[in-house]
Amino acid sequence: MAENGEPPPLPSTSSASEPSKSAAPPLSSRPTITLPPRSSMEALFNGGAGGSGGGGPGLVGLGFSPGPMTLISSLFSDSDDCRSFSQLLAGAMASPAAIPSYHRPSFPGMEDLNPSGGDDFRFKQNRPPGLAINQPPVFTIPPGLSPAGFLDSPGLFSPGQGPFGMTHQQALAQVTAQAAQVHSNIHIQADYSSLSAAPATSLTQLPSFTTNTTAPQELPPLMPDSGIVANESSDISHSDQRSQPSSFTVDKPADDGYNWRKYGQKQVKGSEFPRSYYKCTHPNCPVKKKVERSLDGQVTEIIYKGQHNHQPPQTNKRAKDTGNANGGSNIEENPDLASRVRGGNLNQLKEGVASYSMSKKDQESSQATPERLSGTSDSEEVGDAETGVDEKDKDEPDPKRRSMEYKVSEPASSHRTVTEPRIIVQTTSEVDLLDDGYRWRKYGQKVVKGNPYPRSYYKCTTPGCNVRKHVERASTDPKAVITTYEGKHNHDVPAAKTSSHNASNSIASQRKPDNVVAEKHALINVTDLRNNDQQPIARLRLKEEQIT
DNA sequence: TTCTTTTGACCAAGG
DNA sequence: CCCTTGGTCAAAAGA
Repeated sequence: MAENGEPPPLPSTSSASEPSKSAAPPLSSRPTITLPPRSSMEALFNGGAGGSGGGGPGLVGLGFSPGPMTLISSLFSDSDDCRSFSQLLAGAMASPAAIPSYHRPSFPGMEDLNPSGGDDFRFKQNRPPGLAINQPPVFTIPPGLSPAGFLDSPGLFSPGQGPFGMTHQQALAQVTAQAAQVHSNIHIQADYSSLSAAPATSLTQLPSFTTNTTAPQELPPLMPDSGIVANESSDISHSDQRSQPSSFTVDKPADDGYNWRKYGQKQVKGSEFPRSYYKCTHPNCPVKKKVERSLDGQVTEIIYKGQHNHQPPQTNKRAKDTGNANGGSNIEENPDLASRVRGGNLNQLKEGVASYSMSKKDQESSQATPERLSGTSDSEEVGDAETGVDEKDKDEPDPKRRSMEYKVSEPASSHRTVTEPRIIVQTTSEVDLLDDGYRWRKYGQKVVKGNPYPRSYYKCTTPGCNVRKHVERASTDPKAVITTYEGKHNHDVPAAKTSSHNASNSIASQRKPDNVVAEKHALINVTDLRNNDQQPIARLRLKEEQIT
């Protein structure tokens, strides 16, 4: 097992990396949205700009509530700035501040994100109760887009720097950051900051999106890995969306901008799905990733391990490859992203080791019951806590491997549904950050190596509800806060404390898991508070759900 | 011809 | 020490 050290056998550039090229598997129940490599993302962000999606089906794709799309579209639509999603991301990444780092409690990874801008912010999160209500606008990344993809995305990891060291969290953070930037670019920021109320534009269309307040909108998850292509919906119109799903294959694990060679596959116990092992084909690059996919080819989980010691190949080929055909790639493929991402703080993640995995299981469910992205009113403390409590362990999956790998939200044993990992990016204001409509009790806090800021652990105060959430600030940017939710609320959102709540509540209600199915999902919220304005930057959300 | 994928076997760690 | 499981190797096959 020379994992780390192994010199990558094949320096192949070909993008083939992504594993299964299987033709588009029939998406069973779950609508998959494929992302046309870049376009898709663009579409997302461009929103209507594109018109019917140039090539891609709308992200929203099947099953997704239009909301997200609209949201996004609204967000980005106006500004040309919003290019491709990837670009957006890249942009975000680029901005130093933007990158929030997220660590799992135990996760060693991120070290340094310097708190560049964070000073002011540190946990401003305390959002005013009233504000809390508002849910931050959310972009959800369609199922097709796996967080992993983001993570992987070359951009995300800076080559030289420690690229890979990023944890998925980081990746997510970056993504979110970018999104946030996009936002800002779009001018949305202005709106937000000044208008706490939602930006009118977005609001109308996107309730959720509306500035902080509205419920988060979810975009169809894009799964890079899965190869799913996000449908581009230039317009948010659904028409596009539905179009492609079927055709896209989820085959590719994830096009993250790097080239991978499959070196093994194994049936994993406890999982009905086979696990594939990939190595980065770049010489001497120790990075590996494990991809689990469902029978239908959808990626259920991706685990990255190690750090790339090189820059992601930014070959055009990727684009080619991924193109609609596989759809694969997505964000990752964009060189832009990669490069930009790199620029991002990611570098700082020295950790290299960190790996992250995402599961998509939840996608469907998530769609159906997206959890509340909004933060809870109470918990806001996030920022404060700084003591170090280690309770995280609870959450940690497998201690043994932890050092090497990081999984987000993966419940160890639970079965995985085939759902794809989904990432939701929400832009939120600081205020929103913590308020998700539920009530939380802080039960722990810990300082993570490399991160000057402690992370805090919260439990849902509702009796019988085991949902927990972890809140941490990116070391790099204090303003950036990442919230990870684990578990599924088995109850409704408590009565809103504030009027503003409505939005969130409504959302929550919508999302709320009807069933109390055991679910474990991780929600990552990244908020970039850099701006004094407190503009919401973005919130990423990973969610895994287990469907029994 | 080159590179990737497939797949059975091997190895190590843990119980 | 044996069994199980996860991870990797490497030959064969395929593109």
